[in-house]
Amino acid sequence: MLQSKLIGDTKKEWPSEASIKSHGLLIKGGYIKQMATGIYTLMPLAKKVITKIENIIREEMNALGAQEILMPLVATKKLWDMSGRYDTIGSELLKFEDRNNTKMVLSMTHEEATVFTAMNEATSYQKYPFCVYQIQTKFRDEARPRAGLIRVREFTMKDAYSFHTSDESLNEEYDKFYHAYENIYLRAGIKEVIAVSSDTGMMGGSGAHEFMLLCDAGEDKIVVCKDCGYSANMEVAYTKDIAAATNMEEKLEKIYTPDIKTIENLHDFTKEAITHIGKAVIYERLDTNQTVIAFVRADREVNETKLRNLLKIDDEKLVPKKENENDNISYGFVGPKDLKLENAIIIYDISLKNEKSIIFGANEKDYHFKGLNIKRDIGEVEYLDISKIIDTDACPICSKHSLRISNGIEVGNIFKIQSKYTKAMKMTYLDEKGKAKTPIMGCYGIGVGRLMASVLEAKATDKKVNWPASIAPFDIHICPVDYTKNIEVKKQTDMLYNSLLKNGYDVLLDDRQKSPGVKFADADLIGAPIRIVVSPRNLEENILEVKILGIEDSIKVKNAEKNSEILDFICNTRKGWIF
RNA sequence: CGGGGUGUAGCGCAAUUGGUAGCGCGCGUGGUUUGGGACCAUGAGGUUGCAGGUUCAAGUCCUGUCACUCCGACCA
Repeated sequence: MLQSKLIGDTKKEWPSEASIKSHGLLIKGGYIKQMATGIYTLMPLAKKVITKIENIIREEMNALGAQEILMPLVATKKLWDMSGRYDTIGSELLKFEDRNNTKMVLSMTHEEATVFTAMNEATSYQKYPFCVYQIQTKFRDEARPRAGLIRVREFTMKDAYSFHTSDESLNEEYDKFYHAYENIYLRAGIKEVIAVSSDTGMMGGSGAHEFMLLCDAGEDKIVVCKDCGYSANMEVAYTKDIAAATNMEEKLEKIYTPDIKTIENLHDFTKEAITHIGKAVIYERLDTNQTVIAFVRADREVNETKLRNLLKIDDEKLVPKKENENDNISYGFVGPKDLKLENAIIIYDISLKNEKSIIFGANEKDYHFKGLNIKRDIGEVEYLDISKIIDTDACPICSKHSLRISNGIEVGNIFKIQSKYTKAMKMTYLDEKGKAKTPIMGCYGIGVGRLMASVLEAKATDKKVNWPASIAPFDIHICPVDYTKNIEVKKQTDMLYNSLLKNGYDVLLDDRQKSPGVKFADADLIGAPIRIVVSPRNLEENILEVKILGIEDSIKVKNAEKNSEILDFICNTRKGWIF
């Protein structure tokens, strides 16, 4: 197409609100335009990239036998009541009413809709296993959208749902998806994406992986073992055993610590290492109104996801406890010994398991215990894994101290959700013996816009998008110098443009009356993998100058009769590329 | 939900003690240029987020409201 007609102007300045590469480049390059918080229009360039990504996903889904469907964005309260999620999900689920005052929602995911869809279409075991998917809009009323397309409220997602009559069948499908996802990331140009074990969260189920692109802009924390390859989301990462900081037993002693409430102050006051101090992190369960006290060694932090999973409660039901005069809690001086609290849940983290002597609050204002030995002074307690892993911990698989913690962007996930929704919605099929059974499910998601942004995080620089050829908005970008005035340049350019189009390439011709600098800078933001420069200088030598993605120097190709040489050159160049 | 910040031309920003809105980029026109964001001339573009209030006079002061943004919480 002609660049003079392209809607979505490039900006000369870096957008002030953008702190990460993908966000800045997408705005600077005229790819996206914001309409409201977390809601964006995809301009032509972005739409082209997105379409290519969608087609890669579509091909991979079709290849594993999934059937494409399209479910509506709007659903009724009634549907979401069938799973109980209308009430259990917080304000991320956007609720509204239609003209008849019927309660409606904008779907944030489609488990309910899919089960509803499949319910009476698969009443015989002979239909199973089967899998449906869609590439469709989701709306999640995120508390805080950020980072351009990385976290938005309205977005396109590929969501697939498989139905099975046995665990073996589900596991088989799960593996197929695992490999299909690897293919998708490879073809989209970010083969460095890794799969990590993850929390199943509110989706429920028995197993889950997230596909993560490790990069600084990511919102998730990923633990990877450099030796054995163990990898997990920080939320579920664990270690087998935490070595004791001290093995020396000491006698229990109550010490006066006036107004010393924080770990830092206690460390300064006692001159004891942080690892010799224990802390109490206090939460409140909103569902039972119980106080939850987590004891953990002071050098470690509570992993709230692990804690929630342990207590089997929803995210919003566990909150940090606010200090309250009537609590009978000596805030700042809480410890396991002499703790007088009724109806509280007390949890000891494994980081305390091997400690022989540790400082803890004495549950009395201005006093701590020194030399506390939990086994001796409290008795036998159960130690549970509720703390965040740290990079000096031993790998739970190979036991080596080779863990590394990185940021990652979640570019896909796969879950075994088992029968959570089929059961709740009473979906059944008849088995060989005519007996009614509940099918089990897997579900598999990829955020398309986030994937596009992630590719930029992985490949782009602050000035160049460097799209992989498979998803670049154009195959070829022709940048003529002095196109509007130099008759010979225009003639040769038009001839080239037409013959490339005739050969099926998606070509962008920069026909604007702009200086070469502007054209090249814009070309870097558009990122076609092949750029051809036509200029008076080159025509004098009877050549065309070709710049190939990833190759520093440009290549000179003879400007031959009917563009035969350049067509061959392009065809050969593209032969080794992944699409 | 907690804490900060900002709303003035398409974008980035300025406007002194309250005195009737300007600069750069971009855009239109004419011309000179043409290998990494050229130059000259000329022009268009605004209900200063919105609604009240104070004042002879409000972008500026007051009240309310809406939106956007950053940090944190949350994130199936």
